[in-house]
Amino acid sequence: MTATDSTTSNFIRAIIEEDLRTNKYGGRVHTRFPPEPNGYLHIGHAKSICLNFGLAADYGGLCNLRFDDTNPTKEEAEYVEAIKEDVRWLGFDWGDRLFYASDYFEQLYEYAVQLIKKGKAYVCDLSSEEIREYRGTLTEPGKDSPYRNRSVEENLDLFERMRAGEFPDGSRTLRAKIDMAHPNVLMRDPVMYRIMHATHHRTGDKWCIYPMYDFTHCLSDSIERITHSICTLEFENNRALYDWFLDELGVYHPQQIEFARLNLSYTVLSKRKLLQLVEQGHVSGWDDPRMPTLSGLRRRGYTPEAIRDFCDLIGVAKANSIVDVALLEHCLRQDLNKRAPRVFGVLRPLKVVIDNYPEDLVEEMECINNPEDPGMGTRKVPFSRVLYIERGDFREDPPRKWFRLAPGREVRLRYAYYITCVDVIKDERGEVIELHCTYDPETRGGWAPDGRRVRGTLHWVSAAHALEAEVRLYDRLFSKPNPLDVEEGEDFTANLNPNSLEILTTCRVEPSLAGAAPGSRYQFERQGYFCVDSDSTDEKLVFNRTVALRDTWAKIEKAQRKR
RNA sequence: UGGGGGAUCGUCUAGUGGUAGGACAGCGGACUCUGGAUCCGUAAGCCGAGGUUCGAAUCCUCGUCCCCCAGCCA
Repeated sequence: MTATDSTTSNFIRAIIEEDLRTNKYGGRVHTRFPPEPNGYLHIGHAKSICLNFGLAADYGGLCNLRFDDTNPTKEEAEYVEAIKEDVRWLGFDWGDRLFYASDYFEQLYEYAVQLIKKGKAYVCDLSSEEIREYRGTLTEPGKDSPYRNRSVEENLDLFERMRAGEFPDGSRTLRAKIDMAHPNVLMRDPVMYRIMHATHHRTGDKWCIYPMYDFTHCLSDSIERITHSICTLEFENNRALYDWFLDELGVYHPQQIEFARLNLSYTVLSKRKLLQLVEQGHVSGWDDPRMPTLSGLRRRGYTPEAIRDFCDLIGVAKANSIVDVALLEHCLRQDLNKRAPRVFGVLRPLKVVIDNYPEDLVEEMECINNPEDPGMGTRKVPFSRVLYIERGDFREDPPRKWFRLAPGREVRLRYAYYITCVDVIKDERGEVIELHCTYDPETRGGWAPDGRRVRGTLHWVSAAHALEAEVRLYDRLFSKPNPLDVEEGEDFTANLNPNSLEILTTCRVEPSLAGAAPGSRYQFERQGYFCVDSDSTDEKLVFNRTVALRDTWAKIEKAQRKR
């Protein structure tokens, strides 16, 4: 079994393959991704999207995009558009199969009438509090509603008048007549319709009664002739109810399969909590680059390919789990390594003067755009007497195994020259503000004709030619692997990482970056992958650090410190 | 204490009666004009106890632990 094969097997595929083998659905595979348009999609939804669209693609089937828009008070057209954009960006195509549960409202009403006529549904006048009381508890049975045995005629009349708007919100419901003593509380005469005088984002004021999710969802899947209704674990209990509706109505019956939703370390993935982060201003919005939303990840610089690869790698199972966010970052780096052009960007500049370099000479150094892909060619980067290097690449008193610059040490400036540090200038506070170096003219391009080697290679920019830029450094939003792990009385925001955003305003980048378009991604050599933010302008470049490069030296130093 | 699910390296995940495999993370090494990338190596797991069997992660029994359900949310 190859590496790629190892991830392609899961229990859902096994079921589908068995169904195909037994011709259960006439060889069809038809899935759907059914979001509620009440918020933005996040990486957890990506798992579901990749699963549903991926399965359809792999088995020659179809996948619908359907909005489960049954609650007008929570849903908005804005979310519909954002969701469509995110699914498209992720790389999936629903063709002409864009649906809305609200498209089926009339049909659903007819189904409800059918159940009433069958004596399987009734109009109940109990308040929501009373319904709760009558429902019983997990261990005690409920009791029948006093309205449970209304005649079919009365139920029909009342339900029609509910639709006609004769009754105020909350005054009545339509309930399925199942069993108030059922061990599964969802089967204790669940509400099918509620009265809501609310404007729906698509049907406007046409309706003042709205079907509940449980009634709507299974029948929508049935109407769309979905073969495999894939959903998350928390709906396992609902399946009995779906089966009941489908069987009582005698309609096409899809097969529901539940899988474990994605959890990510150092991340929260619940719409409610993400909304809280936005509303309380812990982040700048749904597309804050620290958010696990698809819009946030996109702005951060994530590629759809990396996210899809991640979704493949994590697999699909029924056991709750928490995936290490490091795996997501791995997928990202792997993708970006192949495609991101390399450039020089100095985040924390330290001035370097090459004492023996001619005052007004400017050389164009030829630099490789991507060592992983020679086809991406080369570019010229100007070099001159005054440069900036990374402050962190110089140590006055270097530790063991330090390959970088230090007094008297020789290093290579990548694609340029070997330089040796000859003097260190400090300000009155003792802070190093400038380095003086000499260069070896024989080493142009970065090679020494005498074969002498240096261990360290630094990136640099020419002070006179570099562009100023702002760089936003992101770290994990939460400082605990499980952000929900809090002290009594605190909520998850107590685990917010105070250092999740660091803004650097004095960065210098090579001139080829002039006019870089928002969304374009680069590797700043030796540092990480960066993406031009939507705030960026021609006057002021703004970059987001998508993810840092793996930093072996940081690891060594950390180990040294421990010792 | 009702019902529905689930337990395999640190993490995620294969396996469906026949040598427990992969990925990430870790560790070690090689190579390198990115301490990047790449390559090689390495450690690490079947929730527990019984049983069936020549042979059990897999089948049976009894336990343990974890998750979900009492919205007119989805």
